[in-house]
Amino acid sequence: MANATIKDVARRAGVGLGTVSRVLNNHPRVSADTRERVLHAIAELGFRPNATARRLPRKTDLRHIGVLTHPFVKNYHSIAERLRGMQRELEAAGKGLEIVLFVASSPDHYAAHLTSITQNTPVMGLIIIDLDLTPQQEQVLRSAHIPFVGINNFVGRSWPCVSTDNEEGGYVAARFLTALGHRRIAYIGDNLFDSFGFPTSQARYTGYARALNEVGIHLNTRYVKLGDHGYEAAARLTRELVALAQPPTAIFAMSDLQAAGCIGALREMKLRVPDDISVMGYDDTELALSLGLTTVRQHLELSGQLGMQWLLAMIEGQEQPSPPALPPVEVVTRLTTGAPRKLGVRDAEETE
Amino acid sequence: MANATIKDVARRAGVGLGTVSRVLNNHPRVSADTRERVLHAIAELGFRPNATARRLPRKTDLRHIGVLTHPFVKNYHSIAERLRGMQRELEAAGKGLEIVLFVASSPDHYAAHLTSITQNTPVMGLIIIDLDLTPQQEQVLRSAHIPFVGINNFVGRSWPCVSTDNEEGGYVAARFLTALGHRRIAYIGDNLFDSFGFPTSQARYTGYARALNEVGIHLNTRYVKLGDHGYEAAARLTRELVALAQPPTAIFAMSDLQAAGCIGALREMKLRVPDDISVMGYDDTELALSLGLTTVRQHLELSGQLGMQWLLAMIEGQEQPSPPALPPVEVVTRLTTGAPRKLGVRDAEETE
DNA sequence: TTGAAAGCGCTACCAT
DNA sequence: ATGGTAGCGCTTTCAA
Repeated sequence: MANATIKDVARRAGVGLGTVSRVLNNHPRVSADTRERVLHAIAELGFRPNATARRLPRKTDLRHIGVLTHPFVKNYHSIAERLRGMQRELEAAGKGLEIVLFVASSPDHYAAHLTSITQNTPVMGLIIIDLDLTPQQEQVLRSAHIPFVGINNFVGRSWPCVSTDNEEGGYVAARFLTALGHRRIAYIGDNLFDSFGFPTSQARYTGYARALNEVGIHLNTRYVKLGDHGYEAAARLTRELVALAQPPTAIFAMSDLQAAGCIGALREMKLRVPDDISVMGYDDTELALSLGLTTVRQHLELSGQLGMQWLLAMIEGQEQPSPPALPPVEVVTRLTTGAPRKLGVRDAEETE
Repeated sequence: MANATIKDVARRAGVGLGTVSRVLNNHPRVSADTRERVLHAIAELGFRPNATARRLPRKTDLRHIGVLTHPFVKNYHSIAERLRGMQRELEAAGKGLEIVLFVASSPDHYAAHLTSITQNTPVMGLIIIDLDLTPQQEQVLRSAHIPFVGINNFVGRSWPCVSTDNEEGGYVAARFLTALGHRRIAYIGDNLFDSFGFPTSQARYTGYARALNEVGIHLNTRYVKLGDHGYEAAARLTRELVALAQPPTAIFAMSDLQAAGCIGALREMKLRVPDDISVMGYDDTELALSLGLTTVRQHLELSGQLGMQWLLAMIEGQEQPSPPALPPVEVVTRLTTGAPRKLGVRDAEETE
């Protein structure tokens, strides 16, 4: 059944429209008696005021910031940290804005979200995490005059993005390991077959490959293992790596969670970290802290803060404020990395 | 400056209101020429259609589910997991609903949120995580006819809540440790001075105390350490515990994150887990999996799913469907717990 | 193809 | 204190 309107309530209570409205808004000038009658009618009809209709004459816009992202199945850590940063910034701004979370389960759903947001959803601005925009999609947002910024992995786009340099991160990690003397360095990353085609793992891999190339290490594809983003998959890939005729002396995992999977698997196999094999992660999460994991720090929360800051500035009217600078990625050295066990391995490999 | 309206656009383009609307909605029966003129006017005026006004005649309600919670400063794990469960359920429902996140930074802010949500924000339903409702607040929600459910720690309330039995969890954890032979069992929890006064830590502590009492262990307050909910604070408290003349042989932390802090601190002090000291957490997050942490599983994600399921059923019209049952909490045994090192410690303690 | 006009459900101002 | 009424900005008929 359709919801009752104040008209129905008014009729039922035998009063005028305005009176009902006054009761609804706790207006003082209503007699206790009338108020009682109206309240009664409201209860009887199960009347619930239409929030949209209230908003129109009041001219109070909905104060929402949209955050559009993918389903954070396993790697919700990065999303959560970024959301936290945004939330913090939003609160610091003190404008009473709220975050509306849109989660796109597929590229089609993502596209649907974009049009629905521009057409029907009153957001004051939009932050897009991890997902790219086609030129058409960008055009749609622009022509709708919705300020928007992207976060993560949108290097070189024509629209505002807080980009985290994943390639640099992969490079830095691999160079860190080669500097320790490692030559057989494995990479564990996300498989590239997910429908969204996130470029993060790919970018980190590219950096890793560049680093190896730079120091004259031949890229051994048997050392490159891709799987689901999660503990279990990484553990399985690690077992595969260890089972190789010539196992790697170091593993660079594209996330702390995956690095944790490596460490778990190695522990099960009674291999010591870093004595037998070094492990590096990525993100510098609490997980890295508690595992003593050497990792790449990428300022997740800050990326959310900066993105929100930027967006708010755009909403304020600055056409395109200067992009905020995210600190460079850096290796955080802890306990899971060390020199390869057998010195001379390098020569052994080279003569094979 | 106020935003232009279609009226302005119509005047500027020299057309009628209806035509502008048709262009806005990609109605086919508009001549290319007219469309062009209108589009031009729109661009010139920087016109952006008012989403609220569009929604009114279309009678399309905003399809939002509100999620109201506190700032997830450190313990965002549980919030993220629950959100993930809700999101999953929402998507399974396939009704195109979205989550709006409201974060209350203080009890006052919380109250403000509640009134603002009931008065101005078109949410179809509300999920409240971790926060309680006063009878008045409950009344406000009820009289606004907004379906709502609570998640976590609302045992014995008169409104729908997916409650997780924290006291039982604390009890089960402590009993698990006493069964292993531990007598000196420390508790690390949240301090109770936060403004919201979350009862979670308190409830787990109560269960812990009951368990100790039940097996005849005197509750030693020096073994009860409260601090901020986070890695660092837990690490510090652990150092204090180890520095005691008679340190505990086991630590029960009220969260996996805090347990991670314990483990980190113990590693720094070159103490082995569980050989020198056992550690238990709570939540069974990925963190626990990665650390091989013995913990109490409380089905975080599921709680979000069930809460959303329940809410959706209420929105569908069922007045108050039967509350979904959350599986009981259970200990997940992993690698960080074992028997206390020196057998006979029990007697030693008892004779002191 | 287009313009005019009648709502959408509510608020707020005008009288009374 | 209360009823009537003119909008809020847009969509969607209905004629033309």
